[in-house]
Amino acid sequence: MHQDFESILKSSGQSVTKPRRAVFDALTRADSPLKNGEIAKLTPSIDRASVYRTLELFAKLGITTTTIRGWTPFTELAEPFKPHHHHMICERCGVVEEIESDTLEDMLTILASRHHFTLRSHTVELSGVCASCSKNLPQPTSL
Amino acid sequence: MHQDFESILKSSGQSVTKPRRAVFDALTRADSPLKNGEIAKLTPSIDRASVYRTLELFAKLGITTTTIRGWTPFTELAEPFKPHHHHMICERCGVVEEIESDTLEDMLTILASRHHFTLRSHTVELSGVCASCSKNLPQPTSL
DNA sequence: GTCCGTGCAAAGCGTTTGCAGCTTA
DNA sequence: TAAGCTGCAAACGCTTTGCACGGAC
Repeated sequence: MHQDFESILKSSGQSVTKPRRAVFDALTRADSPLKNGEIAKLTPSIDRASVYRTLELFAKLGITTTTIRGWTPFTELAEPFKPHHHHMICERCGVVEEIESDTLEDMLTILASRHHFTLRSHTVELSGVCASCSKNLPQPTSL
Repeated sequence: MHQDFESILKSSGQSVTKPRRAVFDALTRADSPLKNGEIAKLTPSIDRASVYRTLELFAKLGITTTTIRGWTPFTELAEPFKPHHHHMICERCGVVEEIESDTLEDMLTILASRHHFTLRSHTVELSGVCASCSKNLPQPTSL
């Protein structure tokens, strides 16, 4: 795992450094997407600026993917460090489930090629109400 | 169109005000998602704070949807003010094409129900290389 | 006439940047 | 050893908040 991570850095002409290892480790231990600030807190020995520079680099290299909730970006590891997946979020209780579907992936590739694009990455975020919430609150509040 | 917009506000117990009309108009005129700052610039007579409060309200009411590029949120009108669609972005030249597919929509609903979720909203963002860019630069640069 | 929403101004954060010194390759 | 990366610290810009006034219903 770490070997792959370091290989990616090296093959892009980038150095393997303490901050980069620390951020990668923090993302590896996390079981859900993290805010920038959360990543910084998990790597207290690393300067904030380095965390940001590292996250920017990881995004460029495709090591991580970024999604948004509200107006806040969340980062998590991408393939091959984490199985490719998407998110299904309950808007009532906030629970996040991971979703995967080869059929979906195939369809996205086809959709892209219809537009004469070569698909390189994508995000799919679903939002709704989970089973237990819709059972407990059958009448949704308007706001 | 505006009538629908004002109906949504009223039926949620919200007032129809000058800032809300101005932000809605700016979004209506835009042909692509806008950054918060861009919306503020398009509504110079409205205080920034009101623009932010309005955008937050619109998101809650489902009048707008938000996507992210890099770490920057972009807002655009949602249904019924704009046909439901997704984005296909060229990572070389930045061109954005709108994508729609009923089959995709159906599949997402099915996927959600497999996880016992009632799907209420979703975003799909595709990123890749458009036809003209892949013709001009057949060998992608590593960074 | 009430209540909600706005404008104003200030504070609060998250993010970015310049630079000298250290680490990596 | 040379180039790249980090830490530090300051600056920057976006976003949020409190409050008194004004507008919507």
